[in-house]
Amino acid sequence: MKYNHKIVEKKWQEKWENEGTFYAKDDHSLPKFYPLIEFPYPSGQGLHVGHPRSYTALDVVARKRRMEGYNVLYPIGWDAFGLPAENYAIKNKVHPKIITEQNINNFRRQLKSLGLSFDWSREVNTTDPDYYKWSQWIFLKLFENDLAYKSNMSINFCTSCKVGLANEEVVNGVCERCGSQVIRKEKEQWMLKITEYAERLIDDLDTVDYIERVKIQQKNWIGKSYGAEIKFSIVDTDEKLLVYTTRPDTIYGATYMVISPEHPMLETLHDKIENIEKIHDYQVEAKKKSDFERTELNKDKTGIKIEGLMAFNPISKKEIPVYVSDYVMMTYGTGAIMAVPGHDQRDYDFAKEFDLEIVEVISGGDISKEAYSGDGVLVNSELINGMNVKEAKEKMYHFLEDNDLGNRKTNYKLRDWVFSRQRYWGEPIPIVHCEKCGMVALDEKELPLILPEVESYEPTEDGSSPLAKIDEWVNTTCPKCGGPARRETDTMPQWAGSSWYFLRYTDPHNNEEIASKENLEYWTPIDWYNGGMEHTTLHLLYSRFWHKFLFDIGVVPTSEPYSKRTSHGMILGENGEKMSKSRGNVVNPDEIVDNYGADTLRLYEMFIGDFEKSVSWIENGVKGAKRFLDRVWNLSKKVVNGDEYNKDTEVLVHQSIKKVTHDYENLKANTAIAQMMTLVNEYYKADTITDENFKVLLVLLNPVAPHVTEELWEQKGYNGDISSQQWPVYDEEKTKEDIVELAVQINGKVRYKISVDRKASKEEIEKIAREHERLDELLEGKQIVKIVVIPNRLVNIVVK
RNA sequence: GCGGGUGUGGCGGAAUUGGCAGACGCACUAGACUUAGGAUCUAGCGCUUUACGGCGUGCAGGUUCAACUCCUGUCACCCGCACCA
Repeated sequence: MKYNHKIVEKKWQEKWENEGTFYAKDDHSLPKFYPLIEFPYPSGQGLHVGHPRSYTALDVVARKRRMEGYNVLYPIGWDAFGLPAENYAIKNKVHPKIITEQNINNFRRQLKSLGLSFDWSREVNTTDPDYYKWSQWIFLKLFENDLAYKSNMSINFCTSCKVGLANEEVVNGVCERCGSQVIRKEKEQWMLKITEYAERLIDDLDTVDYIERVKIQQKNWIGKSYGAEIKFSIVDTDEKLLVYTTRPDTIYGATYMVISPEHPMLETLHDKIENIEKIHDYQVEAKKKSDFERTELNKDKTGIKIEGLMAFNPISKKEIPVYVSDYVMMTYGTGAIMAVPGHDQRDYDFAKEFDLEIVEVISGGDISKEAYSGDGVLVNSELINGMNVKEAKEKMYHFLEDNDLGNRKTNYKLRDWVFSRQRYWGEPIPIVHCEKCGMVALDEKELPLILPEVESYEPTEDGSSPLAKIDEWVNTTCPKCGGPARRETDTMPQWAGSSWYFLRYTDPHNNEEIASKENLEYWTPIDWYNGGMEHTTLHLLYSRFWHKFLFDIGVVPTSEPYSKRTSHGMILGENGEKMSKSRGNVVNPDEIVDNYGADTLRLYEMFIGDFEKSVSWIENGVKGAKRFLDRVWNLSKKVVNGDEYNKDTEVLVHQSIKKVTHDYENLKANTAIAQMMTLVNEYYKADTITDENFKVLLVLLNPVAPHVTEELWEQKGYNGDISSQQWPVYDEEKTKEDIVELAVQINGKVRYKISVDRKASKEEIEKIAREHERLDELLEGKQIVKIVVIPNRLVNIVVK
């Protein structure tokens, strides 16, 4: 009988669904395992073949762990707020809720067709009021703890759509949707103080098992640096200009200063500045530039000298000029720098452009050609001459502190999280603005604050969210004083719902709290979280921040959400390019499931290559996967009764159990599958194989190809379901052959092979190697210098 | 520029962490079975040489009895960040 994947897969999927086979158990006395994949955004395009790659990889581990006796929670949900649904709504005048629901239904159908062992009873949906009630609740807690605040921010603003844009929506300096010019615009935005957690977000990376590149990327993103803040006075004023530098040792080389165009000093010393008109012009120009121009196009330094102001270098005691330039950013450090052209390339470029003095204070480079930032001996620096960079830094820190000229300072590149969007399809921010009381939080009992119906999803003229148009919703009363107040009309970004969803899975239907203490205690932290590298600096960092906050206020029992983090590579089209409609290289998982079956798709994606690397889709490879499953199917005809392994395959069976067991846990399903293929090839060579041989193959293969193995298990009349079997154990002794073949090398080149007992001593091995008939001929009268014997590996005869 | 990564047959990729390079699969070749096969089974398959052999993991050196693996230099490609003082 031929294997019919359509019938078999449907049969087992229905059985699993009806029986809740893979639901997590409430028995908290069992050892738990909580693997997690990043819940998908249910896009209109449906599932991408990339989704099943990581979902299957953890499904394999989840299924294996269940067979090892773990209580496994492998959940799934929908990250369903977001722009595509909103854009669709604007265009087609359909409520985003409706399109989102359709998309979710499609995704659910697709995922179920893959036979993933998700616990479907715990599905969460970020757009469900019962869910976002708790997103709003967390926001209130952040607000209560002074971690949420409103502030003026410069954002990307499309002059035509009149809407704030995320950086990703700005392509080559123009609006992604309409192609109009994008400018910077000041807007009040909600911010979350993630910077307050910068230190802990770095330090606690030492306590978790993340792949190294994730840790490094997070550390770089947070960007901790050690330096000093130093006060420079402005001559003939009371004003002090505070700068941040990581190189206080080079202060004698600071021959000018630069402040950013947004620096407040331009306002406070307005009257003293002789060329204030020209400086205003420059500020306007700088503001017009989008980020794109500021970085990609304009590497050349521009700027303008502030006439009428001179700064005083407190160490060299020299008066130095002050410039305005957009290469200094207001958002980092103090928005002002001491420029050391001899030892900083950016300052060097600027100095060349404006013909400023370049002084060498560290020897070792050639500052007539370029800035020198390496180590060396200090020169032209009275207090610290002759020291190296490290000594000079230490000395300067002390000197600055002792003379009240500055102090040590640690800085971070990380900036606070811009948390508001002027959009409809997001969680409403539960705050009201009262003229008397200011910003007032809604009472917890008022949650969820439901997203109201609107007539049109377009933003308003001034770039506010569509919610601003609904007067009867906006106008409300102040929870504090009862007077008239207006609701906040901004909504939360998509990152909100995804920052804590893994907590909800532990207790998804709880109406009293995020999740019960007991469930959180048992299930968290996540044992294994797999996701894309592109989420390393946003989602992963944001959710760690929220988790730490929830830990601080006693809501969750651990300070880190995820014990382990891995990352998968992308699946590219056959031509090696990213799959996209426009390139016409998209593979639809539905078609693969239909033509070849879910097991084939799963097997193929697990076999395709190194899990962490990108790989191209190859249709022929899919056929190869199918062929292997057919071979397993046909193998059942050779099975004879017997509850022991065939003698001639016993070693290979034990080796296979060992390799598959380890490889599954290390995301190396590709080599595990290769091993099972070898095993199947051997089974084919044997005249017959026993039930025991066949059973072990089925169980090992089950996590990757659950349907076909269940079916074969049943057809053979083996006890129970395969998914409730015990994971096989191997005997280390039995993974080794009694007689091993060793290569004999002469000067590192393999010349012949010998067979020896596995436990043979070095002396015995050497004796056998020397007795070989070809040795004399190969030596050609040369002398043996020494013989290296590595038992179970090889023999190397060194001759001269 | 900074950070991370990758270079192995025609292709995807293995290699127990210094010990027989190319497991396993794809493609290809030959044979078997078939009315038929884009099904199945069996065998072969790095390059080179008639052969013995020689060469071979981006390139050039080095360490070692032994290097895809370690060290130095160098080239190419990919990803992330990007004037962070």
